[in-house]
Order: sequence, then structure tokens, then C-alpha cells
Amino acid sequence: MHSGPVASRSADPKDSRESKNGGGPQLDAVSLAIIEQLQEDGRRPYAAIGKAVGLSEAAVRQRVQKLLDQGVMQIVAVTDPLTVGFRRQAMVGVNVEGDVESVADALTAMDECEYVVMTAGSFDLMVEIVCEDDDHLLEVINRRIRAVPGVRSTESFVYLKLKKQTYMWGTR
Amino acid sequence: MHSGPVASRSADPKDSRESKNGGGPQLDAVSLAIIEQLQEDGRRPYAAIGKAVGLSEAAVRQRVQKLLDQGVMQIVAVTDPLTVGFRRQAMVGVNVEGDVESVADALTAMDECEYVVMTAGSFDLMVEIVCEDDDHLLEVINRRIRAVPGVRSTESFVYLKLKKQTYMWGTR
DNA sequence: GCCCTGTCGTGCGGATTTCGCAGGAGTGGG
DNA sequence: CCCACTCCTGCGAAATCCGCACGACAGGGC
Repeated sequence: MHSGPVASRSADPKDSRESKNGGGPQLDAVSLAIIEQLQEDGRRPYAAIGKAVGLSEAAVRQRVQKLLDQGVMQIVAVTDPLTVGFRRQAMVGVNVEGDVESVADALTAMDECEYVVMTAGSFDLMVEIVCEDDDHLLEVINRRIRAVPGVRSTESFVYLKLKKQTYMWGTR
Repeated sequence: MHSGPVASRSADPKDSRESKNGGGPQLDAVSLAIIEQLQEDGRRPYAAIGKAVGLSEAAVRQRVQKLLDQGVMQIVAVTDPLTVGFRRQAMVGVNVEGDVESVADALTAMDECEYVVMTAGSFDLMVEIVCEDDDHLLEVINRRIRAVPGVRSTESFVYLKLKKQTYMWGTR
């Protein structure tokens, strides 16, 4: 009475690239199910998760720990920044001349950049900025981001109201 | 030997608007500190949090529960969608004629829209889309979003690579 | 074939944490 | 002054977390 099709484990021991981004280590169905459980409630007990996915409590615990260590997933509290005292946010589209990735790395290093993604389209990069007030936002966009070598131009979209924010990937 | 400046509690009993968005219920310093703890590790024990913020275990537990109930914060697992099998993502800028908020509500109702925000700038709305493949993405953008009444035009930015994704608001 | 190695799951205590409840302190209104 | 309300504390019972040892299974080298 174990589980059914458990642990096909396509993982290749030699091929353990934990690059945190890019292709990814290819999760099996059980790990996916565990992640779904934790997306519904990040504090759900391991035993309850085990019951839901057909694994023992200890096995779930080890898998979760590994997913955490590998950086595949993180369990965190998320909030509406406006509620927590960050009054100005913006999405910034960036156009780059030269190496896009090096610019992306420079932006990634900034604390105020909460989200950095390389895109196809009329922007090369999209960056989400979280600031305390207008002065702070102005400084980040006009002084810091535009000062990065390779940045040709930027366009800003100041947030007026956050309507939706979910983390239910895979739960559909 | 309690704590020092605890519980100034600016909360006004009459003024308990828990609108989930917008102004917000004005968190005090202690709740902020609790959130910071849980942003570092969503599974941190209440007792450890209590020690860090100068409160008893039970008090922390009650505060966390309230923050959860009010929708100020949620504790969840977050992942890189690419790792979890969602191979196509895009940010979509939307221009609206008429009531922006009703369009935003319509987009919010779509499962594939993971993030919806009203903005100032050359777009009225920015929407993040998470899809399984190109067909799926195409359908969501060209059929569903553009079919919403009031949508004048859209511009898409397909994700090539996610460079940064953090949840450390308030931890700075 | 055989052994060695590494990965993964299970079972089992003991320490820790969570949870529910009752009580006390502080505040504001009638 | 009393009442209603909110928030914090303390405590005991139940549930959970955590480390550890063992067995099962697959792959590589000899």
C-alpha cells in the first residue's frame, strides 16, 4: 500500500545543476504536489502534506528541505507593500544597448529592485521597484538605474493600485 | 523587563477598514517586525519570533492569525514558474477606454493572470500572465484579454529569463 | 556476478511547538 | 463607576518537528 507511480525520479545524479534559474532540476509529480500544498498554506504540517501526497512525514520533510536548499522554492510571508509602508512602486521598462544580461545583473544588485526579468518586445528588461516615497523613487529611477552602463532609456509605470497578487502556480 | 516601546497601537477601533487594499489598517512596529521575521522564514516558530520582537509566543500567534485573517499577509511557497512547468510568461500592458477598475476586475478573475496592477503612464494596467505553453499564452492574450469590454489595446512582453524575485519588503 | 556507493523512503522516540482557554491590564463610552 | 472591548500572558495537553538508524533500490567498476 505504498503509493502508485511514485519516484520515477528522472533526476540524474551527475546532472545536478542547481542554477536557481533557467532549465531547472526537473521536479517529479510528488514534489510538485508538495509545492501545491505549501502554496495553499506555507505552514501546513508535514504529516498533513504526507497524507495528501502519499508519503511519510519524514519523507516530506526531507523533500521540502531539499527544495529549499536547491532554491527551487522558498516559504515566505508576502504582503501588499502599500500596507507595510512602501508608498511608491513602479514597473520600469528598460532599453539596453550592448549586453542585456550585465545590465540585468546590475539592477538585480539593487535592494529596491524587487523583480527583474529579461523580456522580448519593446523593452529589453522589466523591473519592479519598491520605494518608501516619491523622492526615493525618483532617485532610484533617474539616478541609479539610468546610471547603469548600457541603459539606453527607461519608461516608468507608477503603481496606483494593486488589484491581484497570487502564488498559485501549479494549483490549477 | 517587558519590552520597551511596545504597542503604541495607533489602531482606532472605529476605523477598522480592512479593505485588503488601498490605505490599509496601519500596522504598528511590532506587527511589522513579525512580518519581517516571517519574510526571512515563513515557518519560523512563534516562540522564536516572540523572542525576536519582545512578545510572548501566544501573542505572536494571535497577531499572525489576525494578519492572515485580515489579508494583510499570506504565508506561501513561491517558486520560479519555469521550474514548475510553466514555460511561458508575459507582462502585458493594457490600455482602457472607460472604467479602468472594471477591466481590472475582469482580468483579476482570470486564473492565468497572476498579478494585476493599475498604473500611471502609457499603460492603464499591467498584468502578469503565467501559461503552460505558447498556445495557451496566445489564447489568453489575443482571445480572452482583448475580449474584455473596455480594452482598447494591449502590448506584450514575453519573459525570456527571470533574474530576480524577492519578498523582502520591510526587511531593509 | 558481486560489492560499493549514493539516493530515497520508513519508523521511532524525545524535544519542541502549536493550540485552546482562562485571567489580568489598559482604554474609551455611557 | 461599570461595561465592553482589545490585547497580552501563562499554562497544560496534543500535535508537530527533528535527528537517527535501517532497509530497498539503482548504477558503476572490477
